[in-house]
Amino acid sequence: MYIPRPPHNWKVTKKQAILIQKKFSKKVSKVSNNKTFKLVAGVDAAFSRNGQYCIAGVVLWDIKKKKIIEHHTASKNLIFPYIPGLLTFREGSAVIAALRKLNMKPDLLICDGQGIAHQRRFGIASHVGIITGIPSIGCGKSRLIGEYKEPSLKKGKGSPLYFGSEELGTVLRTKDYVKPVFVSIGHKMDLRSAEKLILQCCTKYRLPEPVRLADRLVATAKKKFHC
DNA sequence: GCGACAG
DNA sequence: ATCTTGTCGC
Repeated sequence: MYIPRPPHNWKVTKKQAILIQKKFSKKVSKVSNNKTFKLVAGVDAAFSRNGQYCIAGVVLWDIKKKKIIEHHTASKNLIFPYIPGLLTFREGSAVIAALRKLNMKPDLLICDGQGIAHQRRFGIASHVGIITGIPSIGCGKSRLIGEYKEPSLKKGKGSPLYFGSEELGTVLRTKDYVKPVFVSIGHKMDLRSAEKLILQCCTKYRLPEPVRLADRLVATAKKKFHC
């Protein structure tokens, strides 16, 4: 699929990265336009053992048929350190490269990480959503910011993630008795729809199928990097 | 200054 | 994220 060149450089300093996030966070849309989300792309990343490369993977998933349509990986040199809140500048370029390899355009992107449940309301899901223009959801495995009460133990139960009085997302139980995930709006999305979509994609495991499969994909690709 | 801190 | 084996529990 065609993805325009990002409106900023990936090779930036820490201060520039923060300014970029502040600038583009203003463009995030918390409204869902598309009513039909048929093709869902799950995105994840891994790193080579020597820590030199970032390997991103994307799995295009038919939400109705529960089948993989396509899958691709892309690797990039790591040029940015891991700093909480600036994850995007570490994985972003590889993720976009992997998405460019898709033949079909996804209706939705689910990223491994936060959307607006972020210091500057611009986590990786929001960032990728803004660059691609595709609706996106952040589905993190742990908390970045915000407070919450533990959700009930049954699948489908959720508890709001708050930053003061601001609702940033939902701590959602996607499997009985299993640690919940952190769901937040990425872009062109509303929280209720995001929760429903994540639950729809969680068939048998904690993570949404497209994301879980992308995770496996990059784990395999990583082994082929002998460094 | 201290502690927290997506992947 | 990554380094790593077995093991307890729904």
